[in-house]
Amino acid sequence: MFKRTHTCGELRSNHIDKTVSLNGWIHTVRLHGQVIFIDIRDRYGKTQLVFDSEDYNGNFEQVKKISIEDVISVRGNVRARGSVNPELETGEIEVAVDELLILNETAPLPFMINDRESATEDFRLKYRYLELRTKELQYNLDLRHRTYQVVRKYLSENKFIEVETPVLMKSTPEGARDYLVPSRIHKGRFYALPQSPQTYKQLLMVSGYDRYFQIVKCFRDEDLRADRQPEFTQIDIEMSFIDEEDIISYSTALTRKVFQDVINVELPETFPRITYHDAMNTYGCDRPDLRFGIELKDIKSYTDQSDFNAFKSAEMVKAIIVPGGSKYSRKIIDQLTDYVKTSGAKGLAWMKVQDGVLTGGISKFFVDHLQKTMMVDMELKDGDIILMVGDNTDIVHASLGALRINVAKREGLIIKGDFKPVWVMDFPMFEWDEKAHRHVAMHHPFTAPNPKDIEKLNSDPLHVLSRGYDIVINGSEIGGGSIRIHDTNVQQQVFDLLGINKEEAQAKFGFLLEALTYGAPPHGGIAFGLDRLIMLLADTENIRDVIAFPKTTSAMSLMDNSPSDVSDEQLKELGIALVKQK
RNA sequence: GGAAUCGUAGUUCAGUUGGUUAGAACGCCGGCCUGUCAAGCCGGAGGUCGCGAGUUCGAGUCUCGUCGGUUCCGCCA
Repeated sequence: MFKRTHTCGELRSNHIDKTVSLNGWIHTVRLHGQVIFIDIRDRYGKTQLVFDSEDYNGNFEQVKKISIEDVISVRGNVRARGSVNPELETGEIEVAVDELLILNETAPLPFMINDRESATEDFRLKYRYLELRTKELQYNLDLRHRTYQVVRKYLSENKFIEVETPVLMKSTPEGARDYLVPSRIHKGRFYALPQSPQTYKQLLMVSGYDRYFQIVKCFRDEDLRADRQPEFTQIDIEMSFIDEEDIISYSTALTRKVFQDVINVELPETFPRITYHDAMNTYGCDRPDLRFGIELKDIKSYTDQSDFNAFKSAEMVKAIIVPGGSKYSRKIIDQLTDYVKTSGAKGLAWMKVQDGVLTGGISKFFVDHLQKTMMVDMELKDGDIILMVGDNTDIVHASLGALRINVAKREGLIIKGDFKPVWVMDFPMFEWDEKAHRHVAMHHPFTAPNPKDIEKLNSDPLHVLSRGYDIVINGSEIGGGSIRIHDTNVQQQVFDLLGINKEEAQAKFGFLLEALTYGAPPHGGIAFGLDRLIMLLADTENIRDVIAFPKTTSAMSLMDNSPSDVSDEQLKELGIALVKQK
């Protein structure tokens, strides 16, 4: 091997007449009989090599045999090109090769490296190390790398200290399913992989590390989505002697810094805030996409006056108005109807606005003066379509919340490169779980209740607001956190409400409860979903595009075929017996 | 746990109401070619139609099951 003097993206016209060595992969071969052009590639770029049979002293027949993705090492002279290639950063020059070494000849490739679309995803995942040679993934991983650096630099400069917490920890009730790790030394007992380092970071506050952060892997054994992997990365932050405003101001500044330094986008100095209540009512969703309008409107007062009886018994009736939607054909409306049905809606009612009147769909159930009132109140315009769902609150919000995003995409209302951050505040502390028949924490059991609501903890727990906050950008929840409970008694009260009795609380969280008795400072924090943040920076809808070795929707790694069977000896050593599945 | 959708040369896809020898492009192999840059031109090889049953004289095509990919609902404190 000739040790490289330059990378494949480095050479410019000021290098002309220099003798250089390059190492890399064959990107393309253009064979013209007596002259051969080869683009050599590494992660820095591409450079054209030329082999001329009249000048090349080596074995020209060997050069002819070179094929795409072979690894080579060359030495030669930089010279100006006859015709410049403006597509290439190194397009002003080429390297006339004197010596060639083929370092590794590639086997026939399962798919084409220069085109990510040339193979289906399962194939690319099986050969992920090849897909990682593509420009897009190399760019995305570079974004990710630069984000780590910006985060570490910003937080370090602000006196945050990076502390590693255990990956083998105690399994906790509540929240996501844990990934369990059997203990060999203590047969029959298990560690869990952290869903987040939540308890550890709170203990670090008790220990006096008043500004902590960590870029840390977290694990949740739940079903996957386009933006969810079983193992993912958080930027975990916790601070002492602070309130919500401190966390929000540092987090806003950190987010702005990342967007500025990584993709050169300037976000507003402060991010707008919305309450959970308003977000649900206006957008049907606790992570609203504010890049477009199409707000949910409560229309129950109108439908109750109409002759359309299907909505009379509905708990809630809401509508979205799509400008220009009156062009929708029966077929498109059917598609939208099927779409809202996936969120539990029984159907999708509609009316079009044409020539100043409501027409089609269920419009015949609305008498003239009612139509006029609606036109004025809702500021309806010719060309609009009203899409309506009546059902219980959850279904109305879920279905119309999803539909507004669907139609916004359909209508091209989402502008590329537009970022609309928002803080969502004032979450309820608890939700009622119908199946389990008990209260569950909306955020997590360590979230502090709003002091104003503290007396309602016993009388009216579902109306207690928490001191939690989420940061949302473009409909993606990229972070969330809270001010924590730092008082043992309040913590015990919350556990009671969650149906975790004293014994269980002691067994599961005794260490934390006890720690809170030894001088626990007021504290709070936030965790950013790093992968989702990178998705925004990389402008991709899929989390697999920002993770080097991701898993499939069924949590498999197609590359190494995990999870896989283990030997009987391994199981025996752990004291584990498998139950035969039928 | 549920729903939708996809699975055909190495790869991406086409394949008619079920009917003769399953096609194309790219890649691969061989040949020609001294200025290309997705090089070009000529030729060739390459298929258990995911897997398993069933219906039928006959299945890539229809039915059922199963495995795998993707997306969504449930789930994700």
